[in-house]
Amino acid sequence: MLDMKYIRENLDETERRLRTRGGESYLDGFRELDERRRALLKEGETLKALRNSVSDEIGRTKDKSLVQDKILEMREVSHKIKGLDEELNQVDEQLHSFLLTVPNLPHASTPIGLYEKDNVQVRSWGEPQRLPFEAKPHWDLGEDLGILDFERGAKIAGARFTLYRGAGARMERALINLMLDLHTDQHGYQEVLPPFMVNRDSMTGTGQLPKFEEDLFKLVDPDFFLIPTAEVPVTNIHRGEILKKSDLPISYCAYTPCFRREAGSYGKDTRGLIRQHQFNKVELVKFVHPSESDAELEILTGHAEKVLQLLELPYRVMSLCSGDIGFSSAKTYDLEVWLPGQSCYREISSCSTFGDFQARRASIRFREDEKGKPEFVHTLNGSGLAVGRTLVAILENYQQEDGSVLVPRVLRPYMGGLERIVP
RNA sequence: GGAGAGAUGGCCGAGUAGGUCGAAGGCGCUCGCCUGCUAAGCGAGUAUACUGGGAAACCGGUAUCGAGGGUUCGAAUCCCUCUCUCUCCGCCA
Repeated sequence: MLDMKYIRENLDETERRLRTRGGESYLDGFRELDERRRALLKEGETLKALRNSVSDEIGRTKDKSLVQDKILEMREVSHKIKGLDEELNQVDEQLHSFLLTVPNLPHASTPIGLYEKDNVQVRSWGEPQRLPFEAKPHWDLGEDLGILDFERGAKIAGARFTLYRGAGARMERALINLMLDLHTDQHGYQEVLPPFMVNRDSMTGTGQLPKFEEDLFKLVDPDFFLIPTAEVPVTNIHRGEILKKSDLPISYCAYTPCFRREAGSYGKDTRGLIRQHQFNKVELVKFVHPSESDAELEILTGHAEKVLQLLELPYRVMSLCSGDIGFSSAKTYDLEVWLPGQSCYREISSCSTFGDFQARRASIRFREDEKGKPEFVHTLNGSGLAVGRTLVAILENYQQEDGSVLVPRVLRPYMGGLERIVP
């Protein structure tokens, strides 16, 4: 959520910056609602002040017959206050839900542009492999090796679900452990294991709601949602809290499955593991001092990159343009891994800084000094990494001409020493 | 699922025949005094949001005692609904 006062004082500039995301208009109607609200507030509060002082006087008067006329008068005033409050509540509600649908302001360093082609490559690592034989896509490799069973996944649940078997299931688990060990032991994150379902407040805090409900799996009876990313439960760990400055930065990593409806992507990436309703991810989340968030984004992105480097998977880092960053994001780096089976780069991690956008929605604050006003922290997160897509990248990059797949060195201790997956 | 108890400020904890309660007291914390050091002691201060005024320091108003609604001139206190926590019973990985 953007700061209401900031919008009020910088309406045109805010609108201009938001439009770099590509929409038509973002702040139409704000001025009217805001002014209406303040007028109602002023009128109601003046009456309440009157009522308070007169009620006080009535309270101090022993002989109530002396103040009968005042009681009657205040009865009128209270009636009027009630009407004003009702109207104010309506306007408040409108203004609040309006603000909840306004996306974050792009960071000053986010490239301006509307389309994927406007994303900027920041750097790359490793050489995209050119295999000396015809490379297979991972869905063929997975089926031929008997480690990915797409048909059975579809039978058990439906499209976009996969059954992992044997070395495939083992490798998924190995990757999770490798990533968690790296981030906790080497990068200073605390591991957390959060609930995989959350309530509406948590989804609103990180920005999935109210706008993107159709992207979520929702439970019918208790009003719960399956998490689309660990970002949601982990960022909400500190919702409504005032943190100690000395606690910052707070760094969490979490393994969770992620559940996404993928509504609107019918027919896209229907084969293989790329786009699933359920996938595993190790997520990195940070709560930082506002002055540190820019630097922390670089650090966090580096932590995600480290996983790819250890696995010796070639990748590139893209700075997403203003039209391509997410609703809550101010700046996003995507890590794209090279997939020789499909001869393309695919997103495997997305690292974002949200500035104070999520912190304001979720009310996560700290004090600069003991007596200072609470200020909003900055939040960041990034995949470190998407596990299913990492497995895809390994299968395609480590495939051999005979159809077997070598296990990356760093992963072997996590797989009981297995060096090669064979049919 | 059944029965009962509870939810007050950073923490603990008073406060129910409705008014002088944004809320006693204690702890913690901040500043000052005192003080060979430490400890103790003394004094002052110590919630948040919105809003009006002001360049600012700051001053004023309103709201908030789990959340929402009701009664009343007036609600932490009375009534209703909900959420959460705890205890006992049942069920259960």
